[in-house]
Amino acid sequence: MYFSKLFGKTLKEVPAETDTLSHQLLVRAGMIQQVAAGIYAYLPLGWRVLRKIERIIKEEMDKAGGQELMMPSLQPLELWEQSGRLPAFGKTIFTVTDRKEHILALGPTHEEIITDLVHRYVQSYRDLPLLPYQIQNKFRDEPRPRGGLLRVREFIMKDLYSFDADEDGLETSYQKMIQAYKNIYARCGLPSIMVEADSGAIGGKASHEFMLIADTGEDEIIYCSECEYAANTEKAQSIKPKLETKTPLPMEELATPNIKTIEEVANFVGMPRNCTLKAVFYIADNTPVFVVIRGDFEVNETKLRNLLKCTDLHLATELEVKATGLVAGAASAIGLQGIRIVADESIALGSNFVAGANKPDTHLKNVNYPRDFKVDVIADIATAKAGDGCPKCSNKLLSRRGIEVGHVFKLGTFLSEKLGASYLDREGVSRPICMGCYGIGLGRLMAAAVEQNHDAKGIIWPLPIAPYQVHLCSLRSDDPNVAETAEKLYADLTSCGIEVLYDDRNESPGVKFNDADLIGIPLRLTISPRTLQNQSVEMKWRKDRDAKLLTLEGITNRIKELLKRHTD
RNA sequence: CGGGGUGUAGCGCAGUGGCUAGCGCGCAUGGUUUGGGACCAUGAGGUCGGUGGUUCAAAUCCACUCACCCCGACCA
Repeated sequence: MYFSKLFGKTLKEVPAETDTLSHQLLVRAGMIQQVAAGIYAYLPLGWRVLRKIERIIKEEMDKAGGQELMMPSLQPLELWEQSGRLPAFGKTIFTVTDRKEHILALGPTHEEIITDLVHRYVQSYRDLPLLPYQIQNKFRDEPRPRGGLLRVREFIMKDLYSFDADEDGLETSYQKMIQAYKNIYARCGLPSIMVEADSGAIGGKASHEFMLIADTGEDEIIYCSECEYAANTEKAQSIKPKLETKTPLPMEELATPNIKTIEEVANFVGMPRNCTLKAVFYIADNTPVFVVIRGDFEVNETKLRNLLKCTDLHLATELEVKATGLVAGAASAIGLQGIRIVADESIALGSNFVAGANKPDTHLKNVNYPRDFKVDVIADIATAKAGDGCPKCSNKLLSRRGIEVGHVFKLGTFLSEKLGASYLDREGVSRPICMGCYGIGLGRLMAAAVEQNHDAKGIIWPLPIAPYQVHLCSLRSDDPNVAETAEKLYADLTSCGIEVLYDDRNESPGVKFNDADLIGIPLRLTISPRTLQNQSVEMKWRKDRDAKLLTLEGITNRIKELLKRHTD
């Protein structure tokens, strides 16, 4: 490709309204362009990256037994009503109305459609297992699109669905997919880790996410310093530090004027936060819930939502708190009635706590569970944090940030039961098909790759997903000698099957090199009057600082070899 | 949806009631330059997000509205 003919331009300045690094770099490099909030166009350079990712994904899916097909984006809403997942997806489903005033959904995911398809074609255990997949645009009306390609409303997703006779079959398919996913990220040149995850609106039992490690990631990963345990904080469990048990003392009232937050309470009584009990009010599907947790922990809303089996969960607003008659800043479970009380198990890991007295400006000392108050449910609803104990081996947990670039779910049979996808087993008994689903967001993977691989000058693409393999620069392209040699090299490399972006513009060296650094093609070749003096080409890896000279003689084959070595 | 912010040329920005709206980058033409974002000259490019109002006069003041960005609840 001639740079001079490329659709897309590099930008010197950081576009306003881009806050995320990958977004800035992808826009500046002329790879993507925003069309509306969470809606993007891919320009030729960006699209090439995406197609490379796509190819790797397809190869791994096919290798794992996947079969590519294509389903429609327009989906009858009736199928969603049948599956019962409409409430869970709620407003994130885009809908369109046809001329007959019939409402259709723009597919946010395809479990409903594929299950409906499968039920028409699968009647016997002999038809299983099946691993159909597609790569297609998905539509989700996210509450807040953000971070460039990291969270958008229309995105390209690879979605594969597994259909097996039973749990064992599902386990086999699940493991196959996990291996395929590991292969995909490795082949893209992107180090990833797999973590335990919550299954959210998709539903189902077990689920794992694949994370690219990046400081800018919006997910927090909790992992063990010693064993293999790793989980998204949404899901992570931990052994909470237990405090020394003291003899329970009699409860005492304590005047605490204008002392409201846990921080203030702890400072006021001169004790650490873990000697206090924190009260948090939630509204779960329109019902108030009172949550108690030890002061040094945070409520994990995902765990709480799962425990309460509710779809909507939010912190109570000031108005909603007032309506319950609770005293904000001094509330506690002691003597509390008429509201559901949910506690984290941490309230039992300590004694003589300081808690609210349900009276303004008053707290209670020496509160002990279960002596002084009762709860309706006690469970693990705390956010695990670095420093806690590993649930598997009790060693110290650590944390780091990551970007979710893939998610796999064991769905089980709840969807196939709802949608009537069943088969006859060997004994002629009808059974629901056991399902799994497996997704990768291609655009997010591309953005995450940039978050993970860049420097102050621009992007540094891993070779397997770079838009081109070689960036060829000619300096003084008005010099016929330079132009001819560069043209010939471009033609030779291209005819060898090497992908070359040839910067044929007659620009100054600074302009060309800065553009090359910004775009981030892994290997840069430069031809100039200076290199031609000794019949050579300058070669520089994007990730390296220094360049070296190679003689022109037999250059094509040597570059080919070099690229091959770096791809394998 | 709650909180904060921004809309002026392709991009980044300036312009607090006054006459013809400006700067840098980019773009076009010509010339001089050329190993890390060169320079000179000339030039093209604007319904100042939209609607309504106040005023002799509005990019500027007021109201409404739309769009986009950021922080929180959701996800590939």
